[in-house]
Amino acid sequence: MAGGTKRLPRAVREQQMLDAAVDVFSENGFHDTSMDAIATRASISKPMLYLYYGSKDELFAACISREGQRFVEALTPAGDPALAPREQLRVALESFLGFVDQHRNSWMVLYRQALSQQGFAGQVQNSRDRLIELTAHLLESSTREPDPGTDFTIMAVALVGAGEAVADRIAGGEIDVEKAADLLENLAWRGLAGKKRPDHLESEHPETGYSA
Amino acid sequence: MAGGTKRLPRAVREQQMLDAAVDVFSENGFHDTSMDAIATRASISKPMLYLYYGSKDELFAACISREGQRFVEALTPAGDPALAPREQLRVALESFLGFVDQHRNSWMVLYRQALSQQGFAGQVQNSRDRLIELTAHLLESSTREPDPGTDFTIMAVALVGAGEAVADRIAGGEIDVEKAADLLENLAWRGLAGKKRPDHLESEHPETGYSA
Amino acid sequence: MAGGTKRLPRAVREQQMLDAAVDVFSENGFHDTSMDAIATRASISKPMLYLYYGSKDELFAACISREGQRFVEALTPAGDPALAPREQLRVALESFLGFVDQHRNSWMVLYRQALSQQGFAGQVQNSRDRLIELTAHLLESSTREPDPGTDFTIMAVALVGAGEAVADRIAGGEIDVEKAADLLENLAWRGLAGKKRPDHLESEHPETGYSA
Amino acid sequence: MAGGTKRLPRAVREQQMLDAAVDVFSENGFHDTSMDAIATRASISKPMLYLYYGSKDELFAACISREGQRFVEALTPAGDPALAPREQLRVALESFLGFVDQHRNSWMVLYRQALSQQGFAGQVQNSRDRLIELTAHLLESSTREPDPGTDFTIMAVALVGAGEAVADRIAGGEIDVEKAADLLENLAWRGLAGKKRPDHLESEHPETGYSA
DNA sequence: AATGAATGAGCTTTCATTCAT
DNA sequence: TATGAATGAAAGCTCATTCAT
Repeated sequence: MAGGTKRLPRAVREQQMLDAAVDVFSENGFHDTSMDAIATRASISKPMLYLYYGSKDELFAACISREGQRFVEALTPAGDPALAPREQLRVALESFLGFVDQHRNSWMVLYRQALSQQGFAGQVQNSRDRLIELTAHLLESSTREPDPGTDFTIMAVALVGAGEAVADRIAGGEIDVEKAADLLENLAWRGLAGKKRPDHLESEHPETGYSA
Repeated sequence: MAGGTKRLPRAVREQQMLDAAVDVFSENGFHDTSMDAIATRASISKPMLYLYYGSKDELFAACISREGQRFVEALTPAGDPALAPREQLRVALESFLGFVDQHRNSWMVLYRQALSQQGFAGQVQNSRDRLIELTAHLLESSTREPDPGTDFTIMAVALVGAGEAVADRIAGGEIDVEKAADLLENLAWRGLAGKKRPDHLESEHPETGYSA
Repeated sequence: MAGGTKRLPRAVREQQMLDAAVDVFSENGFHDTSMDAIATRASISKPMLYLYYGSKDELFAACISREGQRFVEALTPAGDPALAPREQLRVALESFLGFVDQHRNSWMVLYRQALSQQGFAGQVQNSRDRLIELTAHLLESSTREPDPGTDFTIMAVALVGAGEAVADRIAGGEIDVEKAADLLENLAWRGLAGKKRPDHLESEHPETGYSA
Repeated sequence: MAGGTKRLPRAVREQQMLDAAVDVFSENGFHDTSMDAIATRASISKPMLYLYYGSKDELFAACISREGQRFVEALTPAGDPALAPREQLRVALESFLGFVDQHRNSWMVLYRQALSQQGFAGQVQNSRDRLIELTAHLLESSTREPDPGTDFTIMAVALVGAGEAVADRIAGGEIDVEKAADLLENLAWRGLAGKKRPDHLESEHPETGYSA
């Protein structure tokens, strides 16, 4: 009777189910996860899943939604306007990487499952887009005299891509958060803020774009 | 009946099937692609697929293999040792991004499908790892007096991650190759080659690590 | 819809399925029996078969197991040690032949299907071997002064073979149980217990064994 | 090029194919044998099989037919009217068991495959029936003063059944022909020729028939 | 509120069989 | 004569989903 036939309040049951679902989805992937497996993991019966969530797709969407929200919440501290841009960047990086480090299942479900799943990618792309926007804003506000045509969004796309790649290594336990944050901070702070095609100049004085 | 019922030599049919398979896999994903759909797309019968490739898994593996090979071939020009590191980098970036631009299906199958498919990720990860190693080597060889503790591999991970993120935008038709190559070149050339935590120093002379 | 869509307790459904399976297997043979055919015969859907028995092989094994058990149970009375060997033999024969007479499907599935099916023959051969051993023992215990080199096992093999051949005729409705039991009793009681090569003697009086 | 593309006379090809077919059928059973396997074994192409035999069923029938004929031929010496009944029996037994011993594949295909194959059993049953008739005739002709109601056919059925069971052991290499022939000769000569229900007598002296 | 029982629909895979050369 | 190329048809199996209690 692990879990038994207790009557639980709806909110509790919902979380219990989502917890199980996120676990199994992150372990086996969306398609290789059966509703049976989730029900078993949650110690409830299959019809309960359908009663609460309607379908496998909706259940997965609920997972994405909850984990995405947690993800965004984890990044909130970075938005503190009292901090200098560079501090904000550092906080954002540590928040992001720390979240991945401590919620590997969330990360797997959100990024490695949802993004590759026809029909769910868009939903995740929203969270991702907000992260990219945030990053673009940070880059812009910390750049003095930006080159007129600078496209901070695409820079943010690249930076976030780098961040995700590094996050995968963190989720895999291959590197630690501090080291990763250092690397990305450097990358953001120096590599992205420069002019876009300043070959003739920067090859000689590449630092002019960002140094004091 | 586009294609008809002609008898084709084995080699031709093989390519015809792979073409169809790559198309459909890239459109619908591995799991949501049925062998029927591939057979229909290739204008052949399902048993032919099994006769030539044995199973869905093996067919998918064959797709990965062919596209992966093409991918590697596209990057070959970058290995020219006659070029200066920076030139090699530029060529590599343009080759890579150009390939993605002109073979969006290959990119989708290789990266967005294979990497997320349990059992195939490893196969692709190998190619990816080689790309990372190559990048790390490039970074190292273009850095004078590198900081002793510098981990070029993780830098390469980040850079490749950035490249993949940008490549996705190219595959999505959102940006063009030139712009993306500029961005990544800058990123690689300046952002990654410095010391890892040189705040106090490099913010003043960030160029010492790489400029003449 | 003979049977309808009622909800039945597990144990009942199990028997219902096995009944249908034994019927269809005995009619068409293992390979020419489809799971669809069994499901239809049992008035249920195919997934139920898989839910309860896992696979076609396991379903067939379950048939063998149940019918084999019934078969063994039918022979139990013969083991009564209070009976003289000859009585035991008579009871065994009548039990055996009576069972075949009244459970022709069981007989067909067990002997004509299972024994010829690679992978299941062994399972049945075990029961058969036990029957042979039992017969050998019976023969030995009812023989006074057995010839030293007498191989009772091979005798039992022959006798059981004769019994099976006769049983086939009973299952085919060609002869009746009494007649068959008489024949086999005679065969066992007189034909098998003698010396193996008594040429010189019996070739002259071959009739002494049976004539008045 | 084992076999190559030689033009062979029809008769030779036919035997070549049948040899291969009998081999593979006896190894894997009818259903688990594919036309591909037979073609490969015969070193020819599949369409040749169809050209010569029309269908898998017809090919199998041809196997049964050829092997059955050989089987019957092997028994021919036993019909020599110059021999005494007992000699005829001995010859028949040795012919039969010797054939099985030296043509195990034939035996397997004819008895263990064909008999259990819906649609072919009848065809084999013919050969078998002739064997049974022959046996019945031998029994009858060697019995003096047969009991009026004696059914020699069912006796022959039992005896042939015993012979087949013993033959299986020979095919399995468990016993040798001589020993088996001795046993069956004894069985036929003494066990089957008597009255069918001689209870009152033999229950008192059951051993008189065989003890010294 | 909760679940054991049940199924429609679809997928991968395998042949026996035939065509076109 | 001989075969590489091709397929129609069907089988085993799974799963998301629902009904009846």
